[in-house]
Amino acid sequence: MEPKVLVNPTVQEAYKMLRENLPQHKTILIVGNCWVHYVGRASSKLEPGERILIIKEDGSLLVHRSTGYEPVNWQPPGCIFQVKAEENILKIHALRRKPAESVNVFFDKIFLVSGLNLVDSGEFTLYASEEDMQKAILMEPSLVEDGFKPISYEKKVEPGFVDIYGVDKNGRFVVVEIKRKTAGKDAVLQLARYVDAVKAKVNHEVRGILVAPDISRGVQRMLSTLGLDYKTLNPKKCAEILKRSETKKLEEFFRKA
Amino acid sequence: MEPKVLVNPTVQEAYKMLRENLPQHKTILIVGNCWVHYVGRASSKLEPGERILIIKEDGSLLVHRSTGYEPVNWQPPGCIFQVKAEENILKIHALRRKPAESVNVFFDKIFLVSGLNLVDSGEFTLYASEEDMQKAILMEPSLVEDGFKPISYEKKVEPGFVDIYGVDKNGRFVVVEIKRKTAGKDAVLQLARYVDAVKAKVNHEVRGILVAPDISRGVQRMLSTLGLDYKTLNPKKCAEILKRSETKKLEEFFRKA
DNA sequence: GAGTGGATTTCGCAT
DNA sequence: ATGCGAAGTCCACTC
Repeated sequence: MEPKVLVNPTVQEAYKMLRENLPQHKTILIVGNCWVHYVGRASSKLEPGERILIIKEDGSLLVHRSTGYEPVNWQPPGCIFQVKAEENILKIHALRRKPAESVNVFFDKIFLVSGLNLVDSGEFTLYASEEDMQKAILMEPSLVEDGFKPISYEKKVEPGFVDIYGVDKNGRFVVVEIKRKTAGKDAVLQLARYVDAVKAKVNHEVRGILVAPDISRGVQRMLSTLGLDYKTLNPKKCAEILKRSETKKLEEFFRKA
Repeated sequence: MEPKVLVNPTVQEAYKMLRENLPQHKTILIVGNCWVHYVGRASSKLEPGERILIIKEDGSLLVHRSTGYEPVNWQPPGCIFQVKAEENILKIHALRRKPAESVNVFFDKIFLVSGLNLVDSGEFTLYASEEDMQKAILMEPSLVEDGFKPISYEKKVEPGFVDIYGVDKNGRFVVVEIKRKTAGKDAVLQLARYVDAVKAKVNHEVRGILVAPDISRGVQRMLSTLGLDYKTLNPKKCAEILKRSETKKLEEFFRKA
C-alpha cells in the first residue's frame, strides 16, 4: 500500500498532501489540535483540543477524541470536501446534500497526516447465518416447537434440500424451512413444495413449519391458506446458543483472573 | 504532544511500542493488514485487509475499514488489552467483562503505528436538543401560545412523561408535546394518549399542543381530527433564547462582582 | 445493576 | 425516494 506520512508537518505541507490525496478518494488520517463546527440536523461546537480525524474513501468523516466509542463529530458517507489553508490554519469543510449539513474542522497544529490507499477486500461475516440457526435448532429443537424431534437435516427431496426434517410430539412428520431474514412468499412457496414432495412419498401426515425472525405482510394469510405453521426465531438468539459454550469459556477465564 | 510514530515498522518494533504505550493508557493508532475475530453478544470474522485500528485511553477499540461511518469491529470503553508478537504476527486481544466479550486483531503487516498522548479539554456543546427546547419554553411560555402558563414539566402520567403541562389563557389545561425534528403521526398519537390520560384524571377540559419545527405530510389532518393544536418552533431559536439567558446570568454575576 | 428512551443515531430492506 | 425496524447499536439517566 505504501502510505504517505508526514510527521509534524506545517499547515502548508499538510494542505498540499490533502490537495493531492482527497481527489483520489484516499483515506485521510490527521492527528492534531483542532476545533469543529457542525450545522445540520442539529448544531454543535467543539472547542480546541487534540483529536484524530479520518476521512474515508466514500466521503465519510470522523472526528475522534481520546475517549469513547462514538466520534464527537462526524458525517455519514457521501460528503463533498473542500480544503483551505488560510492564516496558518488548515480548514476542512465537509458538505452533505440531503439532509443539508456541514462539518468544518480547523487545525492549527498538526502532528501527523497520512494519505492511505487501503486495500481491503476481506469479507466480513456476522455469525447468525441460516446454518447457525439450523445448528441451534438441532441443539435445541424446542426452538421450533415443544416436543419437536429432528430426524435429519439437509435431506434431499425432489426440489432441493429440506433444512430440517423431523416429527412433532404427535408423531406427525415435520418439514422445517429456515430463513435468516424476514420470510416472504417465496419462502412459503418453497416450504409448500417440500411438504408436498414429502407427502407424495410417505403417505403420512406432513406439517410444514416456517422458522424466521419475521414474515412479510400478507404471508400470514398465505400460511394459513396452505396449512403451514410459522415460528418466529431470532438469528441472534441462535448465535447466543451456539456461542454459549465459548462465552462460558470466557467467563471461566475471568473467574480465574 | 510530541507523537511517537513508526512508519513501516517490523512486528517486533510495533510490539515494543505497544508494550510501552498501552500501559500508559495512551491512544494507539495502527494502520496495516489485519484480520479480526469477535466473540460476544454475537460472533464475527473479518478476513484480512488493510484497516485502521484505534485504541483509546479509556480502553475502547475501533477497527475501521476504508468505507462507512461505523467501525467494522469494535469494543466499547473499559477493555483490558493483551498484546503478543508471535510468528511475526502482532496479536492484540481486547477483553470486556460484562458482557463477556473479546475482540482479537491480528496484524501481519504494519504501515504505521503511533502512540498518542492526546491533550483535549475542549468543551463540546450540542445546540437545540429537545431538552433545550423545553427549557426555552419554560423561560418563554409565549413560544407555545400567548397567555400559556407552564405548571410542571416531565410530569408522569400513565403512558410516560408529559413534556410540559400547564394552563392556557382561558384556564384550560394544556399538555405540550415537544419534538426537535419534523413531527410524525407517532408524536401526534403520543400527545393524544397523554391528553386522554390527563382528561381521565382531572375532569376538566384538556388541550394538546404539539410543538415542533415542522410536521409530516398528513399529520395536519390527523391533528384536527383529534382536536389537537400545533405550534411551529425552531430549535435554533430555542438555542438562542437559552444563550441569551446565560448571557444574562453572566451579566448578573458581573453586576454583583 | 437493570431498565428505559433518545440519537446529528446508522444501516438495510421493503414499498 | 420514503418509510419502517433492527443494531454486537451506544449512551445518559432513572429506579
